Amino acid sequence: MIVQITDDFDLQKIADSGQCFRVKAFDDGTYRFITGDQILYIKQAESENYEISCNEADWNRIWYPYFDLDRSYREVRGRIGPRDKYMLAAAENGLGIRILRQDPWEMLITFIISQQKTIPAIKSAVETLAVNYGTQLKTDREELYSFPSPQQLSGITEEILREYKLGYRAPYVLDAVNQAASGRLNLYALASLSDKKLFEALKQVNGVGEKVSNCICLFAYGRTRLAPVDTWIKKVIEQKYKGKNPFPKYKDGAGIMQQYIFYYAQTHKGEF
DNA sequence: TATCAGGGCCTAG
DNA sequence: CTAGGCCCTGAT
Repeated sequence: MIVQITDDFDLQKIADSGQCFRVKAFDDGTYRFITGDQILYIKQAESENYEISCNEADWNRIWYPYFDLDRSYREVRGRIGPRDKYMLAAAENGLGIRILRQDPWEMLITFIISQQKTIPAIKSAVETLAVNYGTQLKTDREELYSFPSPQQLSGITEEILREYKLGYRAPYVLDAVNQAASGRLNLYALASLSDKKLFEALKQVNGVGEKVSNCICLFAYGRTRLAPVDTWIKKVIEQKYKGKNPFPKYKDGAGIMQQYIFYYAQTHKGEF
């Protein structure tokens, strides 16, 4: 079926914005997203119209919130002051990016793995977990695997994780699996917490520090007041903002601005 | 082939 | 609060 999306929306930029690691782009312009055992194929038809593979009920229930379509990114971009040339350029460059509301468990494990890795390395590690421990799913286009649940991962060992090139992150992942599988950690119950309490709760997991916790808050729980500071953002703050973090003043647009800047830095490496 | 840095975190001091 | 260590990969 066809859906109309009138706000900022660019599939290529969403896929390459560094927040999702299992999106697949096909040669015909179709993008495949997966969350839990739900799969969406989506392709821009013309201007604001998109061809989607799911029915209207699933679009409204799963994918509309997944793409954060209730929020006007146009309005958020409008908050950038005329003096902030760098932010204006980044937002223009990243126009169409959205903050995805992804699965908390997948984001927890993914961002624990992400530390000191490049994006391609993160993708391959996550894919390895899915292929070996996830559920096989079949569509008319491909066979793929869901991201494994805590139960599906519960038999995994540190040795196996190290074979998957997780290195020193292996015990971190193991700790998260054990906490989640045993029920001591219930990520879905944390959704009702305030930003600050959620941020602190996630940090209780071994291997989750400030940056990773912020990423999970933003990319799984939609906490757009939080803006993770990684090595790229840190450089930009130092070189473009005299060491003063520019994001908090955007309130619930902070995480979106952070993502524009991250994508801008990624696509303009070396020419800050 | 060698070197460096990558969507950091933990521990020791 | 800072310094050092950590596993390995991708980029140059």
